[in-house]
Formats: sequence, C-alpha cells, structure tokens
Amino acid sequence: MQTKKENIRQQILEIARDEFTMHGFKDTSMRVIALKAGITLSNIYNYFRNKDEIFREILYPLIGAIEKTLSDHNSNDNLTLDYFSTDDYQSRDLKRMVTLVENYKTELKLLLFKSSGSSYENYREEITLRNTEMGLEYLKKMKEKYPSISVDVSTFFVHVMSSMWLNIMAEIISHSLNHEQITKFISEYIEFGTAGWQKLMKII
Amino acid sequence: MQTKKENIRQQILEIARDEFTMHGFKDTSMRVIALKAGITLSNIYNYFRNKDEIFREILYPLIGAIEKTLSDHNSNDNLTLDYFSTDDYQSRDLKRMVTLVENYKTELKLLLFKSSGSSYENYREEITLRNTEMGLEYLKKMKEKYPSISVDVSTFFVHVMSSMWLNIMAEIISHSLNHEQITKFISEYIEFGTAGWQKLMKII
Amino acid sequence: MQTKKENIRQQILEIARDEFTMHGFKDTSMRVIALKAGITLSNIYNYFRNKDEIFREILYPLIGAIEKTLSDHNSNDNLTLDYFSTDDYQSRDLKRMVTLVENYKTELKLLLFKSSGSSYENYREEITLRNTEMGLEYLKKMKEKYPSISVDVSTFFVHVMSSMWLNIMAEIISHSLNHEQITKFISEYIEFGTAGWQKLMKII
Amino acid sequence: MQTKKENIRQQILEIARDEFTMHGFKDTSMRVIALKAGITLSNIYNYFRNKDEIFREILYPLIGAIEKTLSDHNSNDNLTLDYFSTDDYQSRDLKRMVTLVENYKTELKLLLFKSSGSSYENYREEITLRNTEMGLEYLKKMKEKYPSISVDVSTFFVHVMSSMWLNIMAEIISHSLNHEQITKFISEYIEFGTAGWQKLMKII
DNA sequence: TATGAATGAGTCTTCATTCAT
DNA sequence: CATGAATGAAGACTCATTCAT
Repeated sequence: MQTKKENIRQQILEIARDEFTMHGFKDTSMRVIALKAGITLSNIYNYFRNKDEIFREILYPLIGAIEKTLSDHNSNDNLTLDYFSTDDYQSRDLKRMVTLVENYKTELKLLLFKSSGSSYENYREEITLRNTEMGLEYLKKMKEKYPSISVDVSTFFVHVMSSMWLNIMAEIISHSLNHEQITKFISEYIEFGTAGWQKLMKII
Repeated sequence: MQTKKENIRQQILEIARDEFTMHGFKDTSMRVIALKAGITLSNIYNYFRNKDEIFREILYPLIGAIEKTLSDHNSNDNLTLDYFSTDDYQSRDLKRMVTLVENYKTELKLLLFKSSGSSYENYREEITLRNTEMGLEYLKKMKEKYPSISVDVSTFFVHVMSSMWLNIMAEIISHSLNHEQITKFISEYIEFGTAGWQKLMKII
Repeated sequence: MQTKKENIRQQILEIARDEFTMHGFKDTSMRVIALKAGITLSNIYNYFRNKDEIFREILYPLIGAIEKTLSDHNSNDNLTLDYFSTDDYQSRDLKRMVTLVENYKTELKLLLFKSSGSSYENYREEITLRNTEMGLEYLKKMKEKYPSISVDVSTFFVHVMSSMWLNIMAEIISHSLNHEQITKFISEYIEFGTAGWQKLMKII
Repeated sequence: MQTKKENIRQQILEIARDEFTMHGFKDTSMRVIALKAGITLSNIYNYFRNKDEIFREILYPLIGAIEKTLSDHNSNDNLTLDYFSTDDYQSRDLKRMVTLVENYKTELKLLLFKSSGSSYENYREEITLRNTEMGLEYLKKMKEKYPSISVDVSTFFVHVMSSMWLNIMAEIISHSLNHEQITKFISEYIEFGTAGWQKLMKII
C-alpha cells in the first residue's frame, strides 16, 4: 500500500535471492517469497511472469559482467610469449575474475550451485565450452605467431583448464575468502600455472 | 509374476540410476521409477525401504572403491622428491583415478552432481576436505625430510588442487572420454602439474 | 466462484465437524472433507493450515467455556456444610454443566470421544486431573473449617468422582437428552450424591 | 521352522496384544506384528483371517468372563432390601468386578480404550445398555416385592450408574491400582452408593 | 495494483490383503 | 506351512500458476 511499487519489486528480488541462495531454485517456494516480502502470492505475478523470470532478473547483471569479461579476455593483447614469462597478463585476467567474484558473490553462488531447474542450469557448462573454444583458438594463433612452440595439447586438457576458472570461483565463494587470501592464492596459481604451461609449450 | 524377482530388483536399480542421472536425486519421482519399471509404486517398497536406500545401493560399490583408493593414496611411498621429477608416482595415482572413473562412470556422476537431497549430498565436500588435509600433511612431512624446499603455500591453494581431482573426474565423465583420451590427458596434466609444483616448491 | 468465501470456510468447518464426529480426528480424511464440501483438497489449505487447525477451530469456543466454568467452580463459595444439605450449591454447579452440554453438544462429543491424534487428545485427562486436585484441596479446606467431619477418602475415589462429571456429560450427549430429562437426572444425581458424601464425611 | 506351529500362533497373539495395547487396533500394523514375531507378513494369514480376528481372539476369554459376570449378577439373589443395608451383596458384585480387572487387565484396556476400528468398538456401549436394562428390571421386581419403596428413578440415571461400572474399571486399569487400593476404593464406593440409593429409594 | 480463492498434479510412504509358488 | 511379490487405495500436504474481482 504505502510501499512504492518499485520498492516491492526490489524487495521481491532481494528476498528471492536469499531464498534461492539458501534452498536452490527448485526448492524455493513462491509462497515463502511472498510471505517474507509481506505481499500476496499472486501479487508476485504482477511483477514477474514466473519463478524463472525472477531468477533471471537476479542474475542479469552478473551475466552481463561475465559476457563482458569473456569478450575482454578474448582480445588479441594476449598473443605474446610474454604472457607466460611475466605475470602481468595472467594477473590482469585473474584480477578481472576477482572483481567479478567480489562484486557478484551471491549471484555467482546462485549461478554456479543453485540454478538447477532454472533456465540457467546449463550456463556453467556453456561458459566452459566457450572458454575452451577460445583457448583452442588462442593456441592456434600463438602457433602461427611463434611456430617453434608446441601446442600439441589435447582439447580436453584445455577444457579442464577452462573449467578451472569456474571451479576456482566456486571455491573462493564457498570458502568466503577475503581479498588478501584471494590475492595470495592468485599469485600462487599464476606461478604454478605459468610453469606448467611453459613446460607443456616447450617455451625455452 | 513371469518376471523373476531379482530381475525386478535390478530393473528398479537400473531405471532409478537413469532417473537419478537425468533429474537428480531430489527431483526423481518414485512414481516415475515404478511406471518405467512396469510395476506398482508400492511394490518398490517390497525391495527398498525408501528412495535414499535405492540411491545408496546404487552408489555402494563406488563408495567402497573410493575409500580404498584414498587409503592407498595415503601411503608413505610418495615421500620423495622423485615424486616431482619422474612421472611414475603421479602416474600411478592418476591411473588409480582413471580406473575409478572407467569402472564407475555413471555412479560418479550421481555422486558428484546429482546427490543433493540424499544422504550422500555432502560426500564430495568431505572427500575434498580429507584430500586437503592429506595434502597439507604431505607438504609438512616433505619439508621435514627436505628442509631446503619451500612449502609456503596457502591452505586454499592446496584445497583447490585437491578439488581438482574431483573436478577432473567430473569432466572426464561428463565428456565420456575414452581410454586413449584419458591417457593423453593424464600425461599432459602430470607434465603441467609437476612443473607447477617444482616451481612453487622451488625444487631446483 | 459463486459461493462467497466465508460460506466455504463455514462449510468446511461444518463438514469437518460431521466427519470428526463420525470417524474421529485420526480417521477423518481431508480428501473426504474436500469432496463433501465440493471443493478441491488443496483449496482447504487456503483456509486452514492443517487438519489439526480445523479441529482446534471447531473446539475453540468450547475450550473457552470449559476454562471459564472451571475457574467459576473453583471459588470459595462452596466452603460450607450447606453444600451437602441444601440443593442450591450443587444444583448451581450442575446447571453450569448443563449449560455447557446444551450449548456445545457436538463439540463436547468431539473433545471427549473423538480427539485421539489431535492436539487435544489429552484434554479430558487434564481436566479430570485438575478436577481431582481441586476436589482434594476442597476436602482439606473443609476439614480445616469443620474439624469434626471425616475426609479420610482415597485420592482415587476423588478421582473417580471427578471423572464422573465428564462421563455424565458424555452420556448426556450420547443419548441426546432433552432439557427436561437433564433436569430430572440432575435432581436425582444431587440427591444420590449428597447422601453419599454425607455418609462418607460422617456429617450428622 | 523349528518353532512349532501352535507356538507361532501364540506368539502372534502375544505380540499383537502388545501392539494393540500400545497403538490401538487401527494404528497397529500387521507388518510390524509379523516383523516382531519373526515371521512373514503373509504367513499371519495362515493363522488368522484378518486383523480383526486376531483382536477378537485376544479378547475371547475376557468376553466370556464378562458375559458370565453379567449373568451371575442378574440372578435373583439380590432381590432383597438387605442389598442396601448390609455390605455383603454389593461387596460380592464388586469383588466379581475386581477379579475381572485383575485377571484381564490388558484385555480390558484393549476392550475399553483400544478397540476403535474393530468389531468390538461398540462393545462398551452394548454392555452399558444391557446393564441398564438389567437395572431397570431389577428396580421393577423390587417394587413388586417391596411396594413401599420408591423406584421413581429416570432411565438415564440408571444408565449413568451402569456406565459407572465400566468407567471405574477403566480408571482402575489406567491408574494401575494395586489390590489394596482397589479394596479401599470399593469400600468407599459401597458406602457412598448405598447411602445414595437408600435416599433415592426412600428406604427407612 | 492487489487480493483471496481455486486448481490439478505432484510429493513419499504405509496400509491390509491376496495370490502363485 | 511358508514365502516374496504384487496391488490399489489411501494418508496429509505442497507446488506454481491462473483468474475473477
């Protein structure tokens, strides 16, 4: 009544996000959302078509950010052997990820763990797939640029490395790492990964 | 009537496994299992006490195999720097994992992805936790044996590496890799990981 | 649709009361209530949280009346030997009971006979217990006031006399006594009981 | 197998009696009886036609004893005013009841409290009815023999007095009175009741 | 915009009993 | 005499969604 409409809309979204976070998409009850929002169940349907739309709306900003991050990552800046000798490049990519994680903590949790039953239930796989394709493409271009390096790496290996990104995000979120812990981890991971890739690609 | 009893029991298990695989434990309906098995819903309860018991029975062999693998892995054979210079040790561990994956493809999928709501819903986390603890313990012992190496690695990094095992299994299963592909991947992963760890531990 | 909402609520209550009366709380089916009310089973749950709530709502007025009657009865007016020589006092108490019975015929039947399985299933015992305690307390006070009387009566005897109240109510209800019959019975019961108590307490 | 058949039959009866006592007729599960008896569910049906037959068989001796007690009570010995001046007669009747209670404690509990849903669920009422009829008949005969006494007592009053018997039994059982307590109560009840009836019948 | 009412399909599990072997 | 398998009905309750007002 006295609550302005947009307020209600926001309130539904916030409570829904809490519920989704706690019980997952499928086991979140519209009834409960309505109850906690202090409105009628059916009134929710004046703001959203259905449960899935609420879920999608919650994840909308995150999805945008992810898409942006992915396309940024896919630029041609990285096509240099320096990527594997100086920390700068990988660091820059990882920092993007950290930003994502820190800005969209809850939403990432939803997307990665709680989306079963929603229209985003396969999003995690899709991203990994796209990451893999980008990775393969990257290796191909590098080989063209630096014929001496070895890129004889199985598609699946690239795939596993790609999925690592999401797994790491997932773990960071699950364990509620603070900024310092994240930074420490990233430097370790870069050191570890750089050495690994150099070995595989027979650089130097 | 005409179907022999053990047949039906097996049929229930197989159909249940399919359903669990497709929809997850929680969203699998006993009604549907009965329907697809061509028997009465209530008749299922002559073979199993409840839904969870069916799930547990399906996973029973896998759980045993996992426990065995873990205890084998936890031996002291690995306490040598050779672990990081020759492929033999890691290879042996990874081959154990491969055996697991190839023998219990479907069941692993269930355990890793589809167990929410069942009594095994936290098993994945538990294993990662145990793996992490084993990893930290391992680093400590190595440091005692080889004081020159560095083990200044964050717990979280060890945790991520531990969870890698399960993630890799998960990916192998999801992508239905054949034996050759798995072998190829493993050699790559060993090469990659060995280089990474050597770098981190500052082994020459 | 065409039926107004409060109608339906009342209808559910009435039909539920009939069903409870016929089959008892436990053996009354929500399905059947819905069927007889001409509504959907699930729609009942728009009016009541669960079966027990329906039962409690039906008994709500009766419970209030009983509590009031009990507290009225527990006054100190009765602390006189006249209680056993003139009819007035007992008559007044019994008339209270009659009023209760005549006003809450059906509900009393539910409470006394049909509440097994509901949250009121022990109410009968509780009342008898409270009545017994009140009776014992009464005898003690009387002895203090009139030391010559005998109150050497077993607790169990007081208990049986207390449970009589409820049994009498129960019988009146079961046999659908009219007002005249009730009045007749009461005068008989007072005559009978007064003589009995006088004898036991050795009054004159 | 090694258990003789009659043993099994007895075992079923004993376990069933326990279950009926604990959960009542309706809420006792044949499955549980079979389980506790260590036999198959369906095997019970080789010994008894159905659940009700088990219940009836358990109560068979009690029913016989009740019928005998009732017919004994209905003899002509009691047709004397002495019944209300000496304790002997009533005492004899009450002692019969005590014997019943002490010999068939469990069975009476079943019959009075736990028979809902069985073919004996109305037995309590039936007995009270027969008791009432016997009481009315008794009063009539007394009036013929002793025209001076008053028998102007309502049918319902006789009914309540009749139901008292069963209520008292019920209370004795519920409270697990020992022999001494029962005897004490009975003498109190006789004193109370005799005085009451004398008053009502205007004897002396 | 907001509401209360309504719906039908769905959840897992238990029940007493029957029947062929 | 004993068994395991089978059945259909029933239990209370929840679900997301729709609709008339």
